[in-house]
Amino acid sequence: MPELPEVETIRRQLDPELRGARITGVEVHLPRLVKYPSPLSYRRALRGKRILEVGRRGKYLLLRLEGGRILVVHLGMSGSLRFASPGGERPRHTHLVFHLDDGRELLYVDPRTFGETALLREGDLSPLPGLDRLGPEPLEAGFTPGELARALRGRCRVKAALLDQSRVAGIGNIYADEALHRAGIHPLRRLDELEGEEMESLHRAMREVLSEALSRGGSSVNDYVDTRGEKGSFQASHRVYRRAGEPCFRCGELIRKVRVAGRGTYFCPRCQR
DNA sequence: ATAGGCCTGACG
DNA sequence: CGTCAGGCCTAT
Repeated sequence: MPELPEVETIRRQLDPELRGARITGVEVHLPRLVKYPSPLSYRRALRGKRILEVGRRGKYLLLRLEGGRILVVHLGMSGSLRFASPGGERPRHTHLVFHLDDGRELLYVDPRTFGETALLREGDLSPLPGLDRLGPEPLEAGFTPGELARALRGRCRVKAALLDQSRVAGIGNIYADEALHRAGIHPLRRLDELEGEEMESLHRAMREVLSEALSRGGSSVNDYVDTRGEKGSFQASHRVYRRAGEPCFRCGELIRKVRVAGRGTYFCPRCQR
């Protein structure tokens, strides 16, 4: 389940490999993954374009192309990008193939097909509302505790708010739970009852957990692998995620699991209030 | 604000 | 077999 640290790991691997490469053709084997424009226009417009750089916003990979277009790739739950050689064996669930002018192929592989791709014009992200309405980047310097407080206004539960990409970009189920545990905040707390001190604590916790995860190549819980097919190692440092019934590393209380906003939510009932 | 749907693989 | 996993969109 690629979240910000996993997607950023992939971006860092892709950028030096793709910078300057030209797309010579695209195979679309699962057309419904192409959200905009039509799969045919998508293929036609991509052919011959040079990739200038690989960026990221939230969980979206943004391949900036010559001519002012952006090739957007979202990996969903189980998507991965892999380089391959022509004629080689392709993994099961290879839905998109980008042919590059140096002979390599970039494969989009996604068993659960929750991912998506689109070709947008710079300055008009509206065909992908999720990208268009993304909240601030939590690891950027401008993301201060005040920014977080602005993003977390309202009265919904803090866990649900952290998962809302229009509030803060890039946080998914793993890092929401891990950040709340580090901040000592119960996932069911309502935003309007968070103290300023708690907001600062959450801000620090979010940035710490995201940057530590990034430095460890992300978390591989089920199927996440980077572009080299390698797993991250941050799952070994998870303090609550998928640890229901196991003792809290901080206080020894057993980690509990509840359902918040439809998602499995792990927390320590003693450390998190 | 919440529930359902998309989808496959893993698991009991 | 049924259930769970969950990012994100849509409908209620």
